[in-house]
Amino acid sequence: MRVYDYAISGDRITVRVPETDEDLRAFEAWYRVASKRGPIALDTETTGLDIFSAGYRLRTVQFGDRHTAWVIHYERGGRFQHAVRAALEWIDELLIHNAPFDWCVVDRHVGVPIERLAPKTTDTRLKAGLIDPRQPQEGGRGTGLKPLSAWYVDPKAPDTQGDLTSVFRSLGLTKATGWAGIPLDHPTYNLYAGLDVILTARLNPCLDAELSALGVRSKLVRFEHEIARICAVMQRMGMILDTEYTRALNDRLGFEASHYESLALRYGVTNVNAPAQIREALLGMGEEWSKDEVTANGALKVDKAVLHRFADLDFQTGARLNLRTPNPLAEAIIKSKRAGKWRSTYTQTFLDVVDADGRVHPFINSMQARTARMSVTRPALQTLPSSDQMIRRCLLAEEGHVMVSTDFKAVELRVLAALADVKRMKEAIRAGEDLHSFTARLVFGPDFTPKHRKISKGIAFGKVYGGGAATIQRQTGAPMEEVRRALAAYDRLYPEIRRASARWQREAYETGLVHVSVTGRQLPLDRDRMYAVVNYACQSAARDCLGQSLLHLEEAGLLDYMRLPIHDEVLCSVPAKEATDFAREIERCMTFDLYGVPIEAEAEVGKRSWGSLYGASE
DNA sequence: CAAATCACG
DNA sequence: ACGTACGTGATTTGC
Repeated sequence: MRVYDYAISGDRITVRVPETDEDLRAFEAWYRVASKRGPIALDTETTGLDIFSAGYRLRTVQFGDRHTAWVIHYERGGRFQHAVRAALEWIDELLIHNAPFDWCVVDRHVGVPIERLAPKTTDTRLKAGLIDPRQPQEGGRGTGLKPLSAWYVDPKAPDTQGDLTSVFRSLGLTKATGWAGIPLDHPTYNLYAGLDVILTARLNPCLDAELSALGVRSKLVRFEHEIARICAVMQRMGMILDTEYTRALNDRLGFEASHYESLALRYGVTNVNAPAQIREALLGMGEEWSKDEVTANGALKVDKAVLHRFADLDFQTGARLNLRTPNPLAEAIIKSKRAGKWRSTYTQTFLDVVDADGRVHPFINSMQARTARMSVTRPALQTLPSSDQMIRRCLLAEEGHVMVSTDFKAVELRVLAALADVKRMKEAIRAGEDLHSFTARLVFGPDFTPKHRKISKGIAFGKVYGGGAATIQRQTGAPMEEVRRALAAYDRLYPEIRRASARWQREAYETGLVHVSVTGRQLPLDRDRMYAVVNYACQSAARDCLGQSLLHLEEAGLLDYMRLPIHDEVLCSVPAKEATDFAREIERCMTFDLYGVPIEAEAEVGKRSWGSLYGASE
């Protein structure tokens, strides 16, 4: 047995790396005793992030408590794998930092399913996120094991991931090849693998102490663990990629990008992604910029909006405006950039991450944003273009299934009505009125126009997001005077919104600039953006409505059909023959009462591809 | 690593 | 006193 000694917070700790049968028996003897004293921390080291791709390897599985870590070389096979399985069966309380990753790894490569692991798991990353959801860039401590350990456990705790990348370099490996290429026996690799579980074990009681000091309800902690498990199951399931269509589209986009690149080259632009070059070329052609078309650093903007103006094209539809002579360079850059971007960000990524069975398995981070909103990465399926079906067409429902997309109806506004107890808004929602038309009628009278409805909608968004008259004017294009008048009328109509904003801000000053949400979530505010509290309260409560719906959907036996959460929407793949019945059932699971305000959802039944729900379908 | 850009809710 | 658009991920350039 290899043994490494180290010190954490002045305590002597030991990392053990079993080599023989006898060593493995010692491991078994250890966890049988240690697991009676408390939870056992678990971690894995693998060849990378492509859990579901061919050639992916699980290298080590680590177990540990506050003083001892065991690094089991799973990659060696045979008795090592057997030892890991036996330990996972025996131990009844696991601590994992970022459990969904290790759940998926263990499910796929050890064969112990998420359903068995999740009920006995506590995720220290989730707990940390409930204490402070901010990323380090936002003034938070972050939710990585390194920053949390440095804060709670030992300021001198090593950066086990970061330090290893310099070890990789010394071995002639890179960040990308290091995890797969480092020899299994490398001392630093084993020591750091062991330290991770010891740090996790030491972190947990500190997080518990802080959660209880803050009064975060244990019910909320359990709620998040349930949501994380459901999202992990969705990740494991993944979605079918139409590889044939995706390859053809990938080629077509590549061809299109280079075609328009060569057009741009005629005007001296050698790189369509270099703003400085485009700026110079367009200036040389005599184009002029308005005052507000500058970047934060004062440079002339060459973004999509400016290029569309030069090209005499509508920003939204891309249609000819006939307002001026189209600038051919602007048009070539628009087309080349779009094709290149859609290729690299979407189709190429799909082809890069697809597994051997033709499925993509996006990482669903169930509690990512500072409002606890979810995020989806590798690939970022929450941000696929929705203007037409081109990209979403790459993803398919199961064989014999169709896609069903079910959206909440104006959920953030309804949540605002519920949280701020906005009387007239609640009445209108309960009466089944279209909220924006309702507002327009009361503000502009019974003869209100679609333009008036648009202003009302802009103000509703402005209220939730914290924007002012200038922003609403920019977004709606309505005359400033009309916007001001509507804003004043809006405040008279729904006075509770301003009052709630003031109250929440005042309360936050008393609790150290933290807004405690309706579900008991800690939402830290920025001192110079206190007005954002309205948005944080609404966005996070709306996210919790989505989370609650995911639990309802699972209770209704629909988890196998669920594919992706998208903020106010759940995408499902359901049998084509019973699609409308499934749609009704999904709607039912996403419908409930929030303080007297109905939260409602509307399902749309598509065809086999996700794209069928967008733009013109074939 | 910051800035710019563009995709989404 | 007044007014402030909110939250993400990914790619690329250029220092």
